[in-house]
Amino acid sequence: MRVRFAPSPTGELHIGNARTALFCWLFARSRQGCFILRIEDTDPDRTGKGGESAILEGLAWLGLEWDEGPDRGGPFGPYRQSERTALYHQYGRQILHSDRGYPCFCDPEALAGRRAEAHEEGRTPGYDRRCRDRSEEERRRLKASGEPHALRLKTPTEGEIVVEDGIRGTVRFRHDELDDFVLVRSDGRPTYNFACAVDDHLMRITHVIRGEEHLSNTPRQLLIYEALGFPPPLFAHLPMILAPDRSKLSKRHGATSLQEYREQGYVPEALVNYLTLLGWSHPQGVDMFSPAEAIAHFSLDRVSASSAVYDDRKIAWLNGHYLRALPLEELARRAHPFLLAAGYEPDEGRLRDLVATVRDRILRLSEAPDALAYFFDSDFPYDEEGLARQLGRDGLPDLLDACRAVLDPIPRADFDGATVEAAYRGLAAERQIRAADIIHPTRLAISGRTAGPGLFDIMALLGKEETLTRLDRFARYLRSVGRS
RNA sequence: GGGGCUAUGGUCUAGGGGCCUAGGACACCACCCUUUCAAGGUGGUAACACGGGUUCGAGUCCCGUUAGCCCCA
Repeated sequence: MRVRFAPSPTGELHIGNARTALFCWLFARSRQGCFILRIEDTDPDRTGKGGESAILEGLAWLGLEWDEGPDRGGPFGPYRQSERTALYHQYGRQILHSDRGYPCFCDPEALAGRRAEAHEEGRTPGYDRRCRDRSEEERRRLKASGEPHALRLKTPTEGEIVVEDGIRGTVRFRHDELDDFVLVRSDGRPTYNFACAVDDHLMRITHVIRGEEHLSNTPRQLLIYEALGFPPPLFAHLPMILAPDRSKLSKRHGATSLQEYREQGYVPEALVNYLTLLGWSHPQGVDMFSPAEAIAHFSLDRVSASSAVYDDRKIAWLNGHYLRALPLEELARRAHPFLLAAGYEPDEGRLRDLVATVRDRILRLSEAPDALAYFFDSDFPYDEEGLARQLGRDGLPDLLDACRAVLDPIPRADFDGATVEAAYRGLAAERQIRAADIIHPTRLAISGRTAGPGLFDIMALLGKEETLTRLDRFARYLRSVGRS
């Protein structure tokens, strides 16, 4: 069993393509099959700079290792279509010799004109087959005169072709809906359908699993298989992934490439899990699972046929879940580059402790720098609402002094969460006030915020000196604005 | 314009004739926990696009309509 993923090297791995790759991979692995990567780079418009490496890196990041591909070779290479031109020409000649196709000398521009005309008159805009019945002699003469020509397939004019789709069942297309489409362009480049059919056959692909946008191409490819005498593979067309407004997912909807998700701090575990859920469901209704678990249960008949809307909130939630499940060391390691990018340079041990305080509070790694900002930078503003609330309290500066006084005797080495908490609760009891009455102003004083990790954890992590400094600074600030 | 695919709460989905007073997850709301915010726990609001058939019985099968998407481009 051999399954292939055949992207164009556009310079990014689109989230929809990543999902296609994932399903191909899940299917192949679930059946002990081969997962093959082929680069469809015959169209210069769809070939971006560094396009191929973005694809390879994206797949590798997701953990979808392939068995054959452009970078690692394999028995049925080459794995880039641009390196297979001779093959397409060879099979083009076979089509010609077996009289299943013919050279077309029509000028592409004239053809476009005729197509537009047909469209305006409300006729089917297919090719009018005017080169189909030229005599052998005429063809020789035109070729001899150097007239450029494309290769077209002779499609039957009657009957129908049936696609047995692994997800949608039987789909029928009438032959007269298909025109004599081009296989090889006059400049020698194969069309998508032709290259695809030739390659899938030569690479011994048994299952073609791809996006639904290719369902309408399938009858054409089937016709090519027939003309060449190739046994066709099994087809399965995956549902599309749509934007929240049910339109095609595009840049204006936010992130569309895997790289962008990576930069936003999504972890591959979450992406793989989420993408698997987009169109497939676990037989037991489980919605959080490892790739191994998905492989164990994967099958095409649990793949939905209807398109799915991409939901940012659900993947964010899943990402948060995976973040929390990561061992602290690992989480710290993954958060590190995001902190560096923000200009923070924590050492390893400290980062571990810092990350521990925010891992329940972030959904993406990119949120870590902001969540931890006050640990790295003491120059922060006080949250406006929080400040307004504290400003309304009498005697706050003195109370902060009392806090300071109760912390001061604690030796620096003993300045841990439990000790600090005991001191604070002791103070609250002594003054007969709620602990919250000193906790809230202290939080504002040392972090500038009203929300965040447990206060005593923050204090311990900040250390005795910094905590006292910030407490003093806040008391001074309050007095400077006229509070006492 | 033609052809194709699809249609269960806001979103992802379970469901493949009676097990459905339609289940789960995200989101949302409430409560609990709690120094705050989260996380976690408990509970709740919310759906079979519409119209015809088939059948004793339809979310499930068939046809049509509508809508969305794809292909021809």
